[in-house]
Amino acid sequence: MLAAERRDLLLARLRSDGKLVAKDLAAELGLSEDSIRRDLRELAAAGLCERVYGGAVPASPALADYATRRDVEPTSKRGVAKHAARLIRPGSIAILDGGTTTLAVARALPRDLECTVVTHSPTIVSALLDRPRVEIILIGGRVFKHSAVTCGAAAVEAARGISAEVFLLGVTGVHPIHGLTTGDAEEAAMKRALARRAADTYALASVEKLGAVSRFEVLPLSDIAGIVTDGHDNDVVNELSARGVNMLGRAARA
Amino acid sequence: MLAAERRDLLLARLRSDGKLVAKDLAAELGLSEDSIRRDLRELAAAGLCERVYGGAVPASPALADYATRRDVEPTSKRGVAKHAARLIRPGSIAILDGGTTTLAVARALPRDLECTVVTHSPTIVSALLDRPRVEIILIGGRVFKHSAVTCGAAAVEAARGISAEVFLLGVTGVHPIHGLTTGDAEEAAMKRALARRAADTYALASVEKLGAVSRFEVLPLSDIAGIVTDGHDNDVVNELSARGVNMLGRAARA
DNA sequence: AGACTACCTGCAGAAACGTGCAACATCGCG
DNA sequence: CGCGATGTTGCACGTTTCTGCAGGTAGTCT
Repeated sequence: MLAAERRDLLLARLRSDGKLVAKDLAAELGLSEDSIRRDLRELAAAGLCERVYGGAVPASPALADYATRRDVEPTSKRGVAKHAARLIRPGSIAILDGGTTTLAVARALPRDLECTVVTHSPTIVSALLDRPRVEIILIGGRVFKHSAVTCGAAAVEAARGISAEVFLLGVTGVHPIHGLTTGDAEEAAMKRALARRAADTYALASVEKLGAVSRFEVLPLSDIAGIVTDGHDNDVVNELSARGVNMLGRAARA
Repeated sequence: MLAAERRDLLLARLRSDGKLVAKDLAAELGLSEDSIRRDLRELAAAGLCERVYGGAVPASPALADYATRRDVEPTSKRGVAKHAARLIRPGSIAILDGGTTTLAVARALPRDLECTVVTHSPTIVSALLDRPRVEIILIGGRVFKHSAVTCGAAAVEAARGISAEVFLLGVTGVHPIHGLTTGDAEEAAMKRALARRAADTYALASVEKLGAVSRFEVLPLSDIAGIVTDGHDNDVVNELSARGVNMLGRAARA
């Protein structure tokens, strides 16, 4: 295998998987991790990928539309994910929305947690495959490519049979006045359908979402049980608190 | 061999393989690596290829990308996938089973193919996300972790609404007497349910599956439209043919 | 806080590279 | 036919690049 060929392979893998683990690739290609890391360092220097601890994620939006957003802020999202994961109690049934933040939640679940996860995101399913005690229910339907989740009439219909304790909702905007918003009407409807199937809905908001407003409203703030965020000393957090919204995560300590 | 003739050969090799190793070509043509390198230097100067350490790659990145991906798949599966991909006609609706072989088929689909793919495999969905003109329908249900597909009552129920031209079926065993078999009863039932929803079912059998028998029968050979395989000069292939099974792929030439 | 993993740096062997040179064939011109 | 010019090929040499390993550092998980 040529070195240049290997670089292409790494980039192709980044495109298709949205991430890359140096150790795995080294084993797969039969060479040392050092070489893989060297390649990743160079690709990153050329702006073709972004290095993260353990491997790399795509960098160029043109190359990886969905996959890029998937790990945009690995570290900042981890805090939200860690707190949100605690909302899923052992033995309970939880609905996980699609998106980068909920994906981080799936990864943050304890390895031996026993529970049932319902999701409309194939990506979430992949992340949970190695959890032996997690039962996974996938909601089928037409796949909405932009964010790699199912939506549409069939998906809403399939969701009707579900009853869950919590729904962890991902949005692109959290605003004191405009509420919870996202960029696509179809997705917003799907999120609402899922929220109706859970006793408590918690919105996940990594720091860049706070104060942002997208085009389509998902739910008003009064309809959710709380917001998990890692923002702190933040005007938006304070205002949400003042309006009686239950703030969880790092913000709870502020 | 004329020098110009050799250059053409090098370019042809670059086109077909997506790469070229100077050392190999020198051995193959029976001349020194220096000559090959000299040729490559000139071709690169003319913009006809790109030099890399160890050899060269085509000037057009698209070709190299395709070749790289091709290398990742084991060769035996590649042949099967290539032939099977042709069974999905533009504009048609196809059901893709889960498994590594059907995953290879998804990757082998032309980038601009317009069609609808129905699948119960989240992995297949991921592989098809970058095909802009492929509509993806995901069948939901309980996720069977071992092979990362949905099955169970809900999945069978969801499959009922589907009608497709072809179903590309992955199995672990293809045997002249025992028919098509797989290792899990639940999966076998799901595969049967999918087969009922398609006009024609084709089984995909990379060479190691030929003659193998697993524990649970999926379908008898009489229920399928054909078997796509790359086996050839093979007792099992000959016997299947003798029994009237339509053999496609490399075996068709035998 | 401790164990663990991933990371970077420097180093050494191996492989590939480019350059200069000599040997050989081919061709054009007298 | 003779002779030089031109071009191609292989070899030798020094240089660059790649790769894996060792050692020390930093980041992560429990």
